[in-house]
Amino acid sequence: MLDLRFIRANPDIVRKAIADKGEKAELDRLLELDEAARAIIVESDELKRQRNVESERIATLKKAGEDASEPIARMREVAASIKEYDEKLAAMRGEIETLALMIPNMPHESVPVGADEDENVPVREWGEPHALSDKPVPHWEIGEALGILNFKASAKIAGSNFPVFVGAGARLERALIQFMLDVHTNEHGYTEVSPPIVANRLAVQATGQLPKLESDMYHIEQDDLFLISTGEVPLTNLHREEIIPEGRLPICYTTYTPCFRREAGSYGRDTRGLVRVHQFDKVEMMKYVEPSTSYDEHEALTRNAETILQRLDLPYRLKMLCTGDLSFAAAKCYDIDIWSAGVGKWLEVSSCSNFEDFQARRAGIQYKPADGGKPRFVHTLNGSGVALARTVVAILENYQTPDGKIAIPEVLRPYMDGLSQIA
RNA sequence: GGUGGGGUGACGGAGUUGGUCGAUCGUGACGGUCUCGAAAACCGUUGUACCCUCUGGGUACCGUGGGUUCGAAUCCCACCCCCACCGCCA
Repeated sequence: MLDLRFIRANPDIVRKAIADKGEKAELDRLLELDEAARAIIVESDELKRQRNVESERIATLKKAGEDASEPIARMREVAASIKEYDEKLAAMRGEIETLALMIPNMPHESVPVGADEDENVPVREWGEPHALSDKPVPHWEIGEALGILNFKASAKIAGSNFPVFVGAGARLERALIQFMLDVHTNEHGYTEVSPPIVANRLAVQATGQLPKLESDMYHIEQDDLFLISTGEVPLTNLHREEIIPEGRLPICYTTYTPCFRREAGSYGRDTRGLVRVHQFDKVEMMKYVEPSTSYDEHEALTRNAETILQRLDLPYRLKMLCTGDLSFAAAKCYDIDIWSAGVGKWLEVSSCSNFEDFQARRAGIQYKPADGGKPRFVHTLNGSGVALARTVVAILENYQTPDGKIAIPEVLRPYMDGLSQIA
């Protein structure tokens, strides 16, 4: 959420940002309501002031044993007006809050203006597609042939597009998780967290998935809880409504969690195999930082994600998202895609974003400056480090051999009892 | 799920026969005295948000939301969370 005062003072800048991001928000209605609400505050504050003064007088009169029925009768009417104003104000504030939550974050000045993903800007590439096989077989074919992926069984358990990993496939999944967590904790300085994978409404609202993406989330009605769509949700809410001493910043967390996405409305698009699924594993990185450092930290976090892919020797490309492809809450974002030889497509496996203080304001995450100044909002950043299902796709398709086997990336072998290939 | 206890300012902890309570006190933090310096001691300062006709004035906030009242941290109702014990269970 943006600072309402900022919106009030810079409506045109905000309007442009909304347009650049391709979002819809009722900015004019918001500004109108904001002004009307402030007019009501003036009225009701004045009445409350009168009430306070008179109440004190009534107390004095009563103590002196004098008659106070006249001011009491008068204040009875004032109290009724106050109630009216307050009810009107509460309704307006509710609407203001709703509208303000629909205003997206401002893109950073370094972000190119563009309509959609076609206008994203390539930043760098790394690695070459492997040439282990001339004609790579799509991962769903080789995966089923080797008995490590079972796409039919999921229908019996939950429905389509919930992948089932079996045997060496499950082991590969577990090895990847452990490898990534080890690199981030041992080499990149992140603290590992194992959080709940459900979150309440307030928590999901803080990170920005709600209210906009409610239809994309699994919801447990009985307890009004949501299955998390990303580890970002628990990690960002770890310090909700807290004031952190500046000396503790930056705080860096990493976590492995399953991620759940309904993918409403995306049927028919990339739906084969593991490319677009309702549940996938992900190792997430997250930082709470002092604002002036956030763009440097953003670069570092992105490099942390790249390190994983380099160690796995998976070719990737990194691009900066243009305004139109930037998510609702982000100010700047790099996406990392890996090459799927079997599908013949680049697949997004990491999205590294700087949210500046957008999430922090929603979540009430502040820091106390070392110089003793007033608490300020931290900047939050996060990135996948990296998403598992699509990484498995890339491994199965990049590491397959001409005789239909899968070589295990070197760095994963220690996590798989030295296994060098899946046959 | 049941019973009991509790949620107050950065923290600890008062205050519940409604009326100078935004809230005693202690700790911490900040400034000062003292000191070569530090500690100790002593003195002082120290919540947040919002509004306005803004070197000032005002309003709100004692878990959350309602209610009673001229007036509520204090009374009533609902909900949430925490702690303890019981039940159930991995």
